Amino acid sequence: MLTHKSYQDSSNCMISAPNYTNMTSSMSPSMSYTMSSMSQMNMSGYSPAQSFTSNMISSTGVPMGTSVTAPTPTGMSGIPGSGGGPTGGPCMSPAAGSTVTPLSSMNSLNSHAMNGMTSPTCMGSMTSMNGGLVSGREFGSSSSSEPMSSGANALLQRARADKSYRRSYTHAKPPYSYISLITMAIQNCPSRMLTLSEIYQFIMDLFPYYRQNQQRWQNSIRHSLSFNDCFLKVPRTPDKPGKGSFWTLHPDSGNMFENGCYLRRQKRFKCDKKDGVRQNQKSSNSSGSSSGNSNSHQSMGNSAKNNAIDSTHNTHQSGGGHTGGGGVSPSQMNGALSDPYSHHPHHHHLEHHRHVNASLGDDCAKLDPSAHPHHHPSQMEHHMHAGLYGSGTGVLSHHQSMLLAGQLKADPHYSSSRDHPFSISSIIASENKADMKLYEMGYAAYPPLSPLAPGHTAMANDASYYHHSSLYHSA
DNA sequence: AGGTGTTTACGAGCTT
DNA sequence: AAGCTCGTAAACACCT
Ligand SMILES: [Mg+2]
Repeated sequence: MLTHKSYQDSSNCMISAPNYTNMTSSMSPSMSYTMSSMSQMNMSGYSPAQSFTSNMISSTGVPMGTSVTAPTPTGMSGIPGSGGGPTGGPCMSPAAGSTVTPLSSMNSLNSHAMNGMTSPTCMGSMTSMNGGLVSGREFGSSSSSEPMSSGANALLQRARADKSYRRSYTHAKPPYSYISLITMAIQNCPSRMLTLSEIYQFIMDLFPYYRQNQQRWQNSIRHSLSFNDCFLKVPRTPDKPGKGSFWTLHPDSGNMFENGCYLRRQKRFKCDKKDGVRQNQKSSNSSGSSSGNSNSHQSMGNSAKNNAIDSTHNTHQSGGGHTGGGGVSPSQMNGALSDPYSHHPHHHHLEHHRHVNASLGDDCAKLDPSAHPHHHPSQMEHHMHAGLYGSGTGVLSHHQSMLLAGQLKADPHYSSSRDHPFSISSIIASENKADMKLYEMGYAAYPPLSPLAPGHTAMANDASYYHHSSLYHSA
């Protein structure tokens, strides 16, 4: 069962002891993305290479329970300071070597937005730097991990010894946007629905960096969930008491990271729900499309509601209307997202889904819990975490496996994810693997919380680095 | 009271 | 320069 490990936020107390609360169960999963120490690089911009390797994923596709954790480069700054300046810090990049990157799942529908880009160029680039060592991830991941030639071995050792490497990267900010992280969490869950706290947990388990300053990033996560149309709230059923609702991905969101950039999507998924009506009402149709256009930046100027158009027209984040509530029903989710056998969603999911919930609130659609006979959220909770977390054993139960597998296949989000190199599941799986190794090598032993300077809560914003990296832009 | 969700506002950095 | 996406901070409304 899911162990909710509690990581105390040590934001302030750096020095003292580690607070990783339970060491016993210590297995926490974590991914290791690569870390290239780009510290010094200047990304002037180029970074041509594309090193990523796409596939690494083994066949499994299913992240199984192993647990691992991903180190983040830490070095110093860890958490973004408040307003701080640009500073920078270490960064890691997913992708590079053979490892992975999360998310993906392609979905048919989104073809639109992409103009021709096909390959994820985004990532990779950092290779060049790091002197010889290739991309960071090398160590663990190299595909052939184990048997390395002596030469390679030597190299590796050298690398490890290398200060830059050695620096603990464990707590640097992972190169994924919150949207990416949330997506990863949700996709990793068989039921494809997670509560807020489970999302938090997933992130902390995977990335030590986020065991700190929880308040800060958690607020951002909440903001992301509410603000982005790609995340939908699924209310709990009565029989399933509990704290908040469940969160899931909008069926039409497709693979938002197709281009391989996990820090910045090319286009943000916007549900055009009929804006005009926002409120509740069904109405309409609109069918729109998902991508659409959107222009909404945050902030609405003021005027309250203008007319209908809303959501799309203003600048800066705007939300819109009111809440209203609503949510998507689990059943629908199944249909659209995961239901394995029964209806298969061809491409109409779009509409299909849309109607159903007529009650859209702000998001395009919200699912309503009522329907859905089998599969209540409650049950889902059980299944959750089958992937990464879950059984301490690391082994999924038959049931879980089935579930997971079924979902992977059926879910449009996933449909091809299994084989797709960038699929989230793939990524997670691979990352885990890689990490495991690191772990074993003693590499990743990040002591929980590296001591940051007392009082210094972070100054630099690692993000700045990412921005320069290919992770940030696409082609 | 504390966890959840929504919404505004702004700033940073990238893309057009 | 304008437009976007993303990260933060914060004020609030609601529940539990
Ligand atoms: Mg939302």
